[in-house]
Amino acid sequence: MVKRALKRPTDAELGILRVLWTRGPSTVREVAQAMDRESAYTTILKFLQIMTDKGLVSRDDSPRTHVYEAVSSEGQTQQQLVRDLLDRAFDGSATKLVMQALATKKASRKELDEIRKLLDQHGGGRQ
Amino acid sequence: MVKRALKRPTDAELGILRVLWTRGPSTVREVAQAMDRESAYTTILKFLQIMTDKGLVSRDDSPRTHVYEAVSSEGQTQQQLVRDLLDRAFDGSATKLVMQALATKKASRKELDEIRKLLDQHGGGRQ
DNA sequence: GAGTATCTACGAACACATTCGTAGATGTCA
DNA sequence: TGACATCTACGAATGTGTTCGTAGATACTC
Repeated sequence: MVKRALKRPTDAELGILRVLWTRGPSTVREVAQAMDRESAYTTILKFLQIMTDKGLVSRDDSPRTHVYEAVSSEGQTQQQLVRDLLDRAFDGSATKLVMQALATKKASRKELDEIRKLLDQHGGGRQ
Repeated sequence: MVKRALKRPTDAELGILRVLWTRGPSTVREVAQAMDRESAYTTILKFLQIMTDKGLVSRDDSPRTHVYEAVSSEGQTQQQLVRDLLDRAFDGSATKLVMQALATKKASRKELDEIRKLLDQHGGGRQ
C-alpha cells in the first residue's frame, strides 16, 4: 500500500469532522442526528468508512456499533487548510490572507483587540 | 439558463487564474507557457472553455486566437475563498483564521508590522 | 497551391466525490 | 422463537473535475 500525501478533507468530510470535534467520539447514528436531515444514515456511514481508509478518523472495532473519532484536532486541520489556501491563492503570504480575513468580516472591535494581543505575543511587541 | 450560485474555483482553475492575474489578458498558448509543462496545451484550452462557461473568465471573440481575461480580480477571489474557508472550517470566526495564519508562517517582523498597521486602520487605533 | 503550423471544438476516458438502496448479520423483546 | 430494529458492508448510480487525443478550420510559407 502506498503512503499517500495528505490531502485536505473534502466538503462532506469536513462537515462530519466538525461534528466529531464538537461531540467527541461518536457513532454513525450520533453524527447523523447531529447533522439533522442533511444526509441519509448510510451516506454518513459510507463517509466514515472512507475517512477511516484515508486515515482522517479512527474507530474502535467493537463487535457491533463502531465509535469514530477524528484523528487530527480541529486546530491541526485548520492549520492544514490555511497552509493549503496560502499556497494555492495567496502566494504564501500570510499578511495578504490576514488582510482579506479582516476585510471579510466587519470584524468587531473585540475581535480586533484579540488579534492585536496575538500579534504582540507573536512579534515581541511593537517597535 | 439557470443562474447558478457562484462556487469557488477548482484547483486547476485557480492555477490558471493566477497566470491571468499576473500576466493580464492572455492567449491559451501564453497561459500554457507560463505554466511550464504542467499540462498539455489542449488541457489548458479545455479549462479556459469551461471557465468561460462558468463565467470565471471572459474572452474576446476574435476570429482565431482568443484572448482570455479573469472576470474577478485576485482580491475578489481571495475574498471569496477566505469567506468560504471561514464558513466551512472556522465557524465564521475571522480571529481564529488569523490566529492560524500567524501560526503557519513564522511571519517576519516586517509582516507583523504590516498587519499591525492594517489593524490600526481597521479598528480606529488602539485603545 | 501544397505542406506545415496553429487554432478551436469536441468527445472520451479516467479519477474522485457524493448519495443511497439493498443485503446480511446481530441484537431486542414479547 | 419469531418479528422487528439496528448495525455494517457493499455496490451502483450520478455528478464533477481533470486530462488529452483527434478532427476540422484557418493562417503561414515556400
